[in-house]
Amino acid sequence: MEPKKPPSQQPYPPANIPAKFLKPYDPASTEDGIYKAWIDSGYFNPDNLPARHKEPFSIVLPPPNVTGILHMGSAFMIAIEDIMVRYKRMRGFKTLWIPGTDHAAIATQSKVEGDIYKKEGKRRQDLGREELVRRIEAFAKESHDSIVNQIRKVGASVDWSREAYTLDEKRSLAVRTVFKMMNDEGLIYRGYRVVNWDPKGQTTISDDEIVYTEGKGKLYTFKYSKDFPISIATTRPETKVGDTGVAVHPDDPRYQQYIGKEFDIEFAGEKIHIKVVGDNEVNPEFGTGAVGVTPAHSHVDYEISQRHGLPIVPVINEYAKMSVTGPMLAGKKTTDARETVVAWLKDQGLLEKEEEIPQNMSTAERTGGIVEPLPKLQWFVNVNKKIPSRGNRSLKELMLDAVTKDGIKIIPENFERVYMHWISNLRDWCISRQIWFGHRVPVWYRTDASGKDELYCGVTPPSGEGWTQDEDTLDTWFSSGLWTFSTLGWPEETADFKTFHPTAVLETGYDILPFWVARMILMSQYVLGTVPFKTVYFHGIVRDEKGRKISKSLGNNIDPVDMAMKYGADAVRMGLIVGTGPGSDSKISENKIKGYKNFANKIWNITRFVLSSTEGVSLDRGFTEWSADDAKIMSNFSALLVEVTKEMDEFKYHIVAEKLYGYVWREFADVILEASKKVLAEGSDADKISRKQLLLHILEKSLRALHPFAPFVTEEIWKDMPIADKKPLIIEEWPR
RNA sequence: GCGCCCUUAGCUCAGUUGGUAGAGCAGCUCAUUUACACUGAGAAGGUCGGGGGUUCAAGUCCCUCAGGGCGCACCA
Repeated sequence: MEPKKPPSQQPYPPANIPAKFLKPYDPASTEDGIYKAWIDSGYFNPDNLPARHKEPFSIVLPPPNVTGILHMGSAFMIAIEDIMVRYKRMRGFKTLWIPGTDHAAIATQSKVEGDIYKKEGKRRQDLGREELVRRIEAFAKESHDSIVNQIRKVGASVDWSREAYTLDEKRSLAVRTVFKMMNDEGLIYRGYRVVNWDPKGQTTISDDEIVYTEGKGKLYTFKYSKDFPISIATTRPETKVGDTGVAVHPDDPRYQQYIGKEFDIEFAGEKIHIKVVGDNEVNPEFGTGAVGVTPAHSHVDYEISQRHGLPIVPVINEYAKMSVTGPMLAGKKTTDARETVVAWLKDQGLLEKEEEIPQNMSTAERTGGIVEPLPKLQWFVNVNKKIPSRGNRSLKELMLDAVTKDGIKIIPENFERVYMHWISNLRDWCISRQIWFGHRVPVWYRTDASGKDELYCGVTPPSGEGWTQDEDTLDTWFSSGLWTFSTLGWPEETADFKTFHPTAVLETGYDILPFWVARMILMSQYVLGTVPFKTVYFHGIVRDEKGRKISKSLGNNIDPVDMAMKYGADAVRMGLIVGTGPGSDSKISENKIKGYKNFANKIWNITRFVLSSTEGVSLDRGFTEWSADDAKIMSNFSALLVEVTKEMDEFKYHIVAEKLYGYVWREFADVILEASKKVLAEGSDADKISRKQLLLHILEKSLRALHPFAPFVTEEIWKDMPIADKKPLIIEEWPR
């Protein structure tokens, strides 16, 4: 591009203007080089920071799942965290931001299984455990590499030398160590209980991994047999062959007389034995006021059965098929069995009523399979057991105390109540999964010579012959719950662990509060007796410009890396940050990002003007000879810096970004620069000297203040600033 | 059922100790070899969802109603 000649007689461009400023700012040709320079400088690693960086400030990157690629939400998260870290680094903290990835057990395995089935028509059993895990690891590796590139692209100043993976050796050791601790203290138990079974993924899942979808169901009212005195209602007639009791309210006058009576019945070709029990949980107002109790296939019924000693009779298997033996139902899918049972009821004249009711369907978050409650032998974490070594408090209480007594601050505040509400509903946590990708349960079994069963739980396998390890793997959140300290080398007493734990801030999406945030608190409170972090900062969901969730099926994904290539990472970051406070959802559009590309270019052009107006002058940090106008401008600007510094400390990044944007463009460029043209042409020598220093000072401080938000363009300009004692901008001081 | 959030200019949203309503984008009028068209200047645009209360003063605090979003639980 041909440099344009201004109307003045001055040669243009002045000799001191580096050629790069004669073209518009081009992020694509700049950013990768800048990132590499940061890496080479070593400043992402706190050990390499200059001596002024003393007080530690640490955060962990919520590890992305190795299931694919990053989306706008991850870019948003990285942008916020990078702002925190760069700000604190400039403020002189010894900053550590640890990156890593999450193996995301079920999510990753079901993704790879799906791909293999599509391409080769093979299922996991066809491949075997070893081969499947090998394939998943290969996929995870590839996915990891592209995620790392994406994190770099957004400009994250993470310390790559400390990168961690939930399934690597150190983190696995931490997992086994904690499992043993909990097991030895009786917090982990193995029990035969009704769990959430995902027939599609062929594994149990936790309560939090269930997604409820609204649908319609039919409520059938009927009697087991002509002789049975009580009518019951159900939406799942096929499970009734597993009934072992009927529960009524103990005070219900209609049924009181039957409590304690037992009946043998032939139902849909199966022999069932029913005992009538009185239970306070039964609502006499609902349906007939009597509940057919199916202990094996309902969480609530299981609990009733435990209170009254009713036997558990499973009638559905892991493939959601009937496991009974009678000719009418044996081997049928539950849905077919339902029709069969209903037809049989009608035929026998037992069906009294059939009505449509709204009904939620439970589906597995990752596979979409319809969740079937099944009784299974599984591993659980007891959240209610009092722990002597922790002041006789239960895990639940430890989790509550973290926020109410131990000072974890949640931003925005209202999520404190959400957290409390979640904990109050918490049940024992089922941690075993019947999948192959993940941390194998560190328990071994054998039967000794005398025929006695032995069980061994340990960090390393037991010595001796004949041991076999538990087949199951652990819930992925068990390992990510340890993230704040496993990443710092725990259980080893590392210097990192001593310096950087508890971490300062945990920044993450509010949608994983129960999954992850609560579990990190649980683990750290229990294992270390400290909080895992002092502050929790929640961001919201990034939506498309119409406010819809970004999803594959809508095809409304905006890829952050594409956007960064097109408009620059700085523009993507600014576009995500401005106007989005903590906890609130945001809308992103290409147009918004484009607007901030213009901003980067504006700073670029401001620099061109300032440099060409101050030829031969260097920034004088001790300059005091301000003209009256300039003194005023400097003092206004200082006031702004005081203001935004306070807001940075209050996590109001969206406000700061907007204010700096407004000042630089609407005040510095539109007003101050314009007025400078006159001063520099017609002012006194003293005024000119003052004004040149003013331009340099404001530009210099603006670059410093903007650096956390737009690190690339500011660092690129910084290289050419006429400042004698310059350090790389990344470790310069925050302006004041 | 329990709980959380939102409702401010056409659109997207700021507005945290209560003190004369803000920004960006879009639209309108104008400028144009300018540091920058990835531009500038200007004007226009709001009974801050409705109602009530506290107060000298309410977008902001309290109550209530309406609409929208979401989480958890229940779902015989």
